[in-house]
Amino acid sequence: MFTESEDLLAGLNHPQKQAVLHGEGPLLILAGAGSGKTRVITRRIVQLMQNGVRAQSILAITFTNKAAGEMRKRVDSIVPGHRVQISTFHSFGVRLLRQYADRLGLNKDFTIYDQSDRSKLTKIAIEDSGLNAERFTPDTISNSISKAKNQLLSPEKFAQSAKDFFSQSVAQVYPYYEKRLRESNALDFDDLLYWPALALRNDPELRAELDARYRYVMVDEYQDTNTAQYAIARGLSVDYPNLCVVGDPDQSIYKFRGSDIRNILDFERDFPNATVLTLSENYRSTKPILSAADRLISHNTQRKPKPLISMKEGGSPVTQITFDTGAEEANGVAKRIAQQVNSGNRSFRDFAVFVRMNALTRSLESAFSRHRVPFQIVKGMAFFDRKEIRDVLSYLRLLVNSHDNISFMRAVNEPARGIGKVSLDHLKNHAEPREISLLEACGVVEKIPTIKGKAASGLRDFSLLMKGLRELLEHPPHEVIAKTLDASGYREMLRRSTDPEDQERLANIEELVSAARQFQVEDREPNLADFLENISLASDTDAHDANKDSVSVMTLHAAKGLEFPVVYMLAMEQGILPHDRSLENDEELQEERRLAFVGMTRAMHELFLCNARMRDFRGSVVFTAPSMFLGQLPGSEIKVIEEGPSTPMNSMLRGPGKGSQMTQGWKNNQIKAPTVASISPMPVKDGSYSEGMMVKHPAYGKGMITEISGYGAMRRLKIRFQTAGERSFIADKVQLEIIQS
DNA sequence: GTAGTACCTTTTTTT
DNA sequence: AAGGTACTAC
Repeated sequence: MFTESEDLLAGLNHPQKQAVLHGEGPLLILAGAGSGKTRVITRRIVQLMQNGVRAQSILAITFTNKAAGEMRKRVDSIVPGHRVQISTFHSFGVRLLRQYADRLGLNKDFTIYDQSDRSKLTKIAIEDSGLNAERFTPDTISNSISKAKNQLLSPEKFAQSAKDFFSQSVAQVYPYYEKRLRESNALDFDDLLYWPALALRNDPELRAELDARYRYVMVDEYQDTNTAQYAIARGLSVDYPNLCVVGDPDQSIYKFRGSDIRNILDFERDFPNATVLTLSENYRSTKPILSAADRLISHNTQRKPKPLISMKEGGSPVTQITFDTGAEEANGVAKRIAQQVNSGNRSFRDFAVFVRMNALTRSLESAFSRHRVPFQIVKGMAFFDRKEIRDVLSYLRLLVNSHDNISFMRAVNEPARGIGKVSLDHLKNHAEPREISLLEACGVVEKIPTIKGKAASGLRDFSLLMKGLRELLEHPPHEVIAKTLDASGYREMLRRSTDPEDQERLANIEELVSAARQFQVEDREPNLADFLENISLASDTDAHDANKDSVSVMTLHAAKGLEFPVVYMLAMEQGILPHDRSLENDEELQEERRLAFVGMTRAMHELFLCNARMRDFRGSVVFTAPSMFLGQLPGSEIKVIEEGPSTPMNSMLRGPGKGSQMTQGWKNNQIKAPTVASISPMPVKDGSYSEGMMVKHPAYGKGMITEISGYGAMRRLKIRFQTAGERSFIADKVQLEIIQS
């Protein structure tokens, strides 16, 4: 045992060792970017176990499920078969709520509502409340409710504190929203924290029980916890105050969803006897990168200054490249990456491209295709947002939770069963006063005289369909899904459609079935409910595949916690980064600066900061000014490259020569101009396939690729076969022999 | 009840 | 640019 703990300290610096060896009592680890905090947490978990702490007494909270999985694996490689609980706050919350559902007055089969469910429900709640909501959108209101929950404000408390007109309007809606959630036996994302936090606060017995169960609690990315998460961590650390939090105030980037940087800044006030350790040695980035990032972040006024010490000597300077247009920026980056790979120094997987907004990834797609650069856009959840997937999921959710009225409304007439709005209104009018679910009401549709004809038989069919499918509930998820697709007629509807988009949809729902087939949970046979829960709690980054040899494209938010040898940050322009909506407010501006800081500190060897003089935005061309952050770097150390203007057309469009107006920001500069994007005659390519290519499929024989769409794991090929007609395939999965390009 | 069309907002970031 | 919503015609 002694030698093992020696090993645990191998290669660690002094504060890291102290952190690993820390036993009981509260501990705050201020870990600068790239200072090896994951390593420290992992080793500390192992160290605790080696000192006799039971694995079940340790709870580690990470920011994403992927991070949890990686940490679990790392601990497992040292202590195989350990039973340490490692999860996100949300997963932990769900687990707790399912376990203590009875005690909390919940039904354990609850559905987890996402943003879009939430806004549908809010719409209904607004109607319930009778609020004249012309002035506020459901999204604004539901955002406000979300914030209230993050601050653990119940509808009553929120109403008490509501002073202005907007808050008072929200206060009117909030109780109805809650009522509708309960009626559907659903919880929204915020509830997954809100309920556990309140349970810990209001149920002393339960709190003590959990506190004793989880004697050692560790929270990573503590700077991004919100009030509810804070309350959970706190509640678990009263009798056994062995709370270890790790974070970096300079990397707090989730204020918009309620995270409160004060949680980390005030840790020492909460736990006056806390040990505080600072990890300032950076093992990730070269000196020029770190000093640029350091200089930028030093412009934030509300911060505890802390040193960042690069342990890497040398390194090339940070490069700033200005392009003429957004399209040229995308092209230029793709070209540079292709060159760097071709010269043999790098693989595609060494590169990452960060953007402030998802919309900016679009131009990259075509540029990468054109330069034959393989890439993955890290937005895993996009797949589950597709109409057909949501449709099928609504069937599944309704199977697990028959009260889920939002899912009922979505599934009931898809495919069309002759059930229209009027009949559904009758159904609601029947169900609501009797306090039964819409699906239950559906089962007694004969008793509702106002519904007749096609609608009545359609509703009865639907009720019988769901009854039949319910029998299969405990079968493996992929079986239930396959049966659902058949029995509902959904698959048939798509199959019969002549719309080529529907063939794509068909491929997507088949993909869902195979995703379910591959789905496994650690120690037991998963059921449908597990599968759905997994989907609900997945994050964008969870889909990132670091082993795949492709360029990673993602938002700055998704980049948190990752590192890459070469990083390109795009659209460093006033109005984008910092974002337009932060310009008025200094606190938000500082958060934008932290966001830029997070992006820069992901880079190990090379960092490129890019901007364009104009860019397509929502249909029109917008003139931009360089990001103010570019002016806050150590100018003399930055290498500046000006690209373009490459065509006379561009310089004509560059507008007022002096540029004085261009520095004014974003909104005022919106003007219409002919789009300059040139249409490339090159075929669309993704690594190995291109449009027009002749291929051979093992089952369908010879055919020609007619269309390539999507990206990463979702890349699709449409192939017209000589005999089998046109079909869609997942590019990654399909076995094709290239006959001729 | 459905299909087709015009219009209009959207996202900044996400568990 | 695109997807959802509201409205209209069948």
